[in-house]
This record gives sequence, C-alpha cells and structure tokens, in this order.
Amino acid sequence: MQHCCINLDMGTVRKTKSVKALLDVFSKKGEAVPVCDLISTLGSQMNRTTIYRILQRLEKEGTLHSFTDKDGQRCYAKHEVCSSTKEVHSHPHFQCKECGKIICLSIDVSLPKIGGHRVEAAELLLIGQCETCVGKD
Amino acid sequence: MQHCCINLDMGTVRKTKSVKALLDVFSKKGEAVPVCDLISTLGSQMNRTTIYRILQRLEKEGTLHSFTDKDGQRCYAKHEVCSSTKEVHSHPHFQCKECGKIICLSIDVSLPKIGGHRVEAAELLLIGQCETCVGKD
DNA sequence: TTTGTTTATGCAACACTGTTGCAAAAATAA
DNA sequence: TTATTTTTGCAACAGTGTTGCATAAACAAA
Repeated sequence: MQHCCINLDMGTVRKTKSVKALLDVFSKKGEAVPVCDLISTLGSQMNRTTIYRILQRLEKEGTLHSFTDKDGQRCYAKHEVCSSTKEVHSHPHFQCKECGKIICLSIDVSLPKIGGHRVEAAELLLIGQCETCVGKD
Repeated sequence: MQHCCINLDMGTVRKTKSVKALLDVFSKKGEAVPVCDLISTLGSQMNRTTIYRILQRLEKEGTLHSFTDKDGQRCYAKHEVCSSTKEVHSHPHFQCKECGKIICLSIDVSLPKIGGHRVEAAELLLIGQCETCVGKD
C-alpha cells in the first residue's frame, strides 16, 4: 500500500533554521497562511526566494498543501490528515470574507459526476462569515 | 424582485471597438478564457490595460464572471445563466488537466453546512480529463 | 572532530500579472 | 455641431514568483 500524500520521514528536506522557523509559523497559527503573510512575518529572517523554495519542497514531500484563496492569493497549510479511502482527493476550505481567516475542513464533499468526463480532483472554497464575525453583525 | 447578477441593458458600458472585439472572443470560444490568453489574442489590437479595465467593467455589470483556474490564473466567462432560486450562489467549473480547457457547469452543488459559520458563496473547481482527453489514454 | 559531499541560501536579475495617473481620443447626449 | 462623459494608450509602478550562480550550512563517513 502506498501513502497518498504524507512522506513520514521528511524525505531529503533538511531541517535548517529557515525550515524550522517556517514550520513554526504553521504550528502556531494552526490555519492556512497566505504566502504574502509568510513573507511579511519571516522576510527579515530569511530571503523571499528561500521562503518560496521551502514551500515548494514541503508541498512536494507532502507536509504542506496549497490552494488559492478568495482574492487569488496562494495559501499554504499543514497537511495533517490524508484519508486514503476517498475516491477523489479534495481540499475543502472555508474563508471568512470579513477577517480573511481560512480554515481547513476535514469534511468530505460529494462531487458531481459529469457525463463523459473523468473527475480526479476538486478545489472547493466556501466563503462567508466565521463564528467570530457572525456575532459582530 | 431583484435580478441577482444580470444587467440586461448593459448599464453604462459603452460598446466600443475594444469591447466588441473582446466579447467576440467569448462568443466564438463559448468557454472560460484565461486573461493571459485574452492578452495574447487581443494584445496587438488594444492595450493590456484596456483589456483589464473592460473585464472589470463587464464583470461589475454582470455580463462576465471570473474565477481562478487550477494554475492560479484568473479566467473569465460569459454569465448567461443565473438561477435566482439558488440559496447560495456558486460557480462550479471543470478544467481538463491535459488540455487546460475549462467549461462552466450549470449543475447545482449542495454545500456543506459548518457549525457556527455562515456560508454565503462557494468556488468549486473540478479537475480531471475532458471527453476528448479521456479517449486519448 | 574533521573532511568531503550534497543540499540550501542569499543576492541580483528577470518575467509576469495587475494597477494607477494623466492626457488624448472616442462615444454619447444635447 | 458642440459639450459632456467615458474610454483608451502610455508610462510608471507594485506585487508575485522564478532562475542562475557563488557561498554557506547540513549531513554522512571516517
């Protein structure tokens, strides 16, 4: 049996200061983070290019996954859960239009079938108000 | 009753040569088109800035709608159908990972409910193989 | 620990996407 | 036709993301 997305031994990605600092941001935040936020947070500690390259490596080995948020910005999040029973691998996310917060949803989304087409993956972004911002109305 | 997205009289958008040329591309193609394609197609006839501004105006008045494709590129498509019975206004699209073709789906997608959150909109992109590319395997 | 090998980083440069201000041109209204 | 409003082209700029290359850091082996 093959693991579909998590490389448990971290592959050949070295645990450098920069990699640790970046993963630390994800651990502390616990949510998806836009790349631009990572650059403002870590830009003084490491080069912009380094951030992009670490993100690519960590996504490739399965520690992170990426998607596009409601404003077209690329976001990354930790890839903790990987259900191998899912027929189609989908990444549902929710983004609050008030505060911008993004959460990864672990729910399964039933995908529509389209005649003659083979659906292999899906990107679903739900947009609305989070618990905090619903209360502010 | 209020129309949710189509401005039938075209509002105050003037029918200039550039607007006609751009809408012509959508009519001929009948599918969603990435902005970069529009620029390569129309870039010799009009300025890049003009293309971006026309797209903004036409989206604002409801003739076009936009979304992000699998590679993070912004795409536009004609907004012909607008079901006012839908509780949540969603734009499902399908993109072929082989040829890149994008089609707008008129099907309804049932959106998951998330406790404490208000879901107002959704962006769903299905990725796979289109009818043509399925046959090529 | 020390050495050698591999991977990662910083820097500069570049390409691409998208926006803004302003003067000139085109479209519409009178 | 003239006056008014919208649209366009151009130049400049900001943001995002990539590449090549020399240097630095991490790792493996002795």
